[in-house]
Amino acid sequence: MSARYDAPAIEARWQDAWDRAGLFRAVADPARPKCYVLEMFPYPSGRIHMGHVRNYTMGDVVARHRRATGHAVLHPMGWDAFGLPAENAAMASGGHPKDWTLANIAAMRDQMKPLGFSIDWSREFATCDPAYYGHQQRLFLDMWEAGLVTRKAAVVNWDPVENTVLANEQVVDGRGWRSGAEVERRELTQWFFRISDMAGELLDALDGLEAWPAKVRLMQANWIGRSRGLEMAWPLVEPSHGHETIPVYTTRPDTLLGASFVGISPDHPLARALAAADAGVAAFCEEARKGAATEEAIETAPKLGLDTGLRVRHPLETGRTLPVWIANFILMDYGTGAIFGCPAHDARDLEFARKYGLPVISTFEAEGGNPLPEEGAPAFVPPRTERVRYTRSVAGPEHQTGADAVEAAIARAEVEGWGRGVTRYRLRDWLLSRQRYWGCPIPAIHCPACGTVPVPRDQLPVLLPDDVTFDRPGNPLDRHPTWKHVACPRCGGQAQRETDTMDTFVDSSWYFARFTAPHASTPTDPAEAAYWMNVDQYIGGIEHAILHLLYSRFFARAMVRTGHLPPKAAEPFDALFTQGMVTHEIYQTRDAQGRPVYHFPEEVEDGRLRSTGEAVEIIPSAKMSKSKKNVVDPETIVRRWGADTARWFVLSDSPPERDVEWTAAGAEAAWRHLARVHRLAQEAALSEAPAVPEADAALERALHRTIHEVTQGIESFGFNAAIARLYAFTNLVARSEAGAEAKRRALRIMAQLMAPMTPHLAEEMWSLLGGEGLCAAAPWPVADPAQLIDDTITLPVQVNGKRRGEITVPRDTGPVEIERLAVEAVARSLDGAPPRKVIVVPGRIVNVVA
RNA sequence: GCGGGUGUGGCGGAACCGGCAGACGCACCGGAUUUAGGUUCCGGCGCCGCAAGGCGUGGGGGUUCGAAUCCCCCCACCCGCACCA
Repeated sequence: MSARYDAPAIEARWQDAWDRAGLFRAVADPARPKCYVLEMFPYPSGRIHMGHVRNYTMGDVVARHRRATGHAVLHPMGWDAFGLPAENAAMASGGHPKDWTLANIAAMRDQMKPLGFSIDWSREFATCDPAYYGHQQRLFLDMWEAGLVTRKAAVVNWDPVENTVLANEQVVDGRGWRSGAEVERRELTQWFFRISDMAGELLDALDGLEAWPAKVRLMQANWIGRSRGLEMAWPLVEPSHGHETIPVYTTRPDTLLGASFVGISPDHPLARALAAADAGVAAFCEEARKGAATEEAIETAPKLGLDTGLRVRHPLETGRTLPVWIANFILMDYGTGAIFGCPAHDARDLEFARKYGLPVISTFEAEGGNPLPEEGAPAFVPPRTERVRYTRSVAGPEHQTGADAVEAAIARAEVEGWGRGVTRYRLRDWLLSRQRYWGCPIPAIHCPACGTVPVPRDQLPVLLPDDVTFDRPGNPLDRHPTWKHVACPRCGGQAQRETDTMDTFVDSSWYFARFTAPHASTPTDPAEAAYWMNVDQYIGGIEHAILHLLYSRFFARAMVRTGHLPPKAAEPFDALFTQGMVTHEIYQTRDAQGRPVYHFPEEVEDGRLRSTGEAVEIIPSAKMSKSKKNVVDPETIVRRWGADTARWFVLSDSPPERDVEWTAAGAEAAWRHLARVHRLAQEAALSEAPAVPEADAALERALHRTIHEVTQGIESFGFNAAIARLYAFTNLVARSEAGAEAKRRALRIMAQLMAPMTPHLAEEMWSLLGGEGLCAAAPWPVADPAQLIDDTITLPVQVNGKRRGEITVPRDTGPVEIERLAVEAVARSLDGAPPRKVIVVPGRIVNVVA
């Protein structure tokens, strides 16, 4: 008598067995290849969601497969535990961020463990552990010493209600995301990591990251934004407020003879000097700055300009002078904050020139000619790789590409001494100060006598004080009665601690390194880091394509320079995979005012509300969101169907990089399949059916093909395809006439193939079918190449590319014989005429050309 | 605006290097068994057509013996960046 598939019982039993065997503890073993599998660690919001389940299941598939192929595997888990939500919760309900965070971590760990991930929990840590952030402070000091940290004035987003700076992403339409207050742009002295010093290096190294998605590499490249151009000074006819020239940066020095004005940013030092001296200029600059506040509106914002009355002399056409304008579309923090305007070859300059009646002068045209901007056509801006004809050339031949002309112009400028070629980057330094409590304190002390000095290393960690209140806005560290008052470590005089804490992106920029030696008394342990680094497979969401991954790349380089990581870890993630989201239908009805009312999936049956029978509107494939109520809770799913069903389903329906839609029917189908496999295993375990040579051999051949295909699927992140092969093989086993021994063997090996996805069921089958020890510890099955080749093959036969028949022949049949059989097989479609040509693709197909 | 991606049955998707389009799953339809089951098992299922056959991978063109796959043009949707000189 066979027992039904009782997933909860099976899963608890095997999780316990793995624990006792200590199977997932990562142990460095120089005799074996290592594999470091990492999924982006979670923020402890309080509950795990299906996105976590999918992310960690993918990592677990890789980790379990690599373990089975003989690797020493490191597969850790931790918590990205600092951040604003904890403070918000404290403000809303009066608790302490630490208590809130630790309770959330405990709750999430409890939800995660029943999923059966092969994680080395002995390495778990949270970034809010003093042990972790203390080492982070140490890294900060080392980086400071190495010149990778700086303090400088910067324009930041200041929320006047909350009394803190906000990150750019926390500013929505120019307002604080929570307070709703209009954000001010304030210039404050802040801490920065000097990531822009590494811009070129970080860009060039992208080429080596072959196992990263091209999309992510491209996004990073665009973000870093390298440009090649010319820096040159435009001499003022009359010096003004101490300025004798206006330095300008341009990527199009080849259009210099088309210049018709020089523009400066409202924040340019010269503009500020002029504004200080003239109320009209000051008013204009004020107005121009305001327009730039909301980023989306920039597109439609009109170009505004003010003629300063100043004039500059053209460096090549010295008889010509150009007006100097202050213009709202010129950014102070790119280039020199000043441009020369060439309206014929720049859409923005043209719009500006037409509005203020400035000249438009073409310097090149298409080789076949083109409508001229000076006659009302749009600005002519062809790709730089396109050859054009220069009518007013700075340097080089008449016909050349824009790129060549730029280089020629730079070369001329350098020879003649009126400019120099420069490479610039869009990437700016990483502002790491936050006027927040729940973050890693910046280990610095401000002394009136000695300036800003580091906290001595033997005084680390600088601990967050526990006795803080959140009843008022602003930074509790700043208003704490005693915490910030300390003696200067240099002169012993009265001094103040830095009360800013670090951006939480710092915490997540080196956790992967800490996992290699989570209990070490230094940030990393050289031997452990040398063994485990790099991360062989990193898995996470595309939303981190730029910030987290770029910061981590910077940090790894910084840690190499400061001796905390070996040189090979400069690029810490060898392979990156970005997985898609888990989506779900949204069910909505309308209230009396026509506003949408959302309903949880469990409130809906057959398109109607269970409670009232009202029909619901269904919106397909939306990202799971609590506010839309289109969520399913992993804990509920696991309790109802089991972890294996949840794991199987999130991998089965879509390729891992794409979104997968969670449906109740799909989950049920997954469960049904696993129950069927379980039933087959039980039947095979008890069966005494005698061997059937032909059927046994056929099953064995299919088994080897399945081993081959599933292995390939797993190794290439084709988890959905691997699962499809396992479905097909299950159907085949169920129908097979093979004897009991052959079926037991087939199902035992199938259990191993399923184990990365459904480890508990695999373990249960393994033990039912006489497997030795634990399935999770068994070596991965290897397909016998001889079994992958059939003795006879079936070739489709086409006539003019359309399938018209097939022939089955011994594998070694010669082409002449195949041709004869093929023509015979499709004779009916040839109407008796002899074929004009026959193409035989060995082992694949035959095409008869009629 | 610039850059990138995607488009295959009613649905999710498969198809290696240009070689049988639609694997596998869902939904649906039929049959068997059980008929109190989260049943189970067998079969069918791209479209048109009684059939023979024809048509079919967003649309149009091309290369090829042969195209979902390569090339050109177009359409739709999604993502990233966005006054970066």
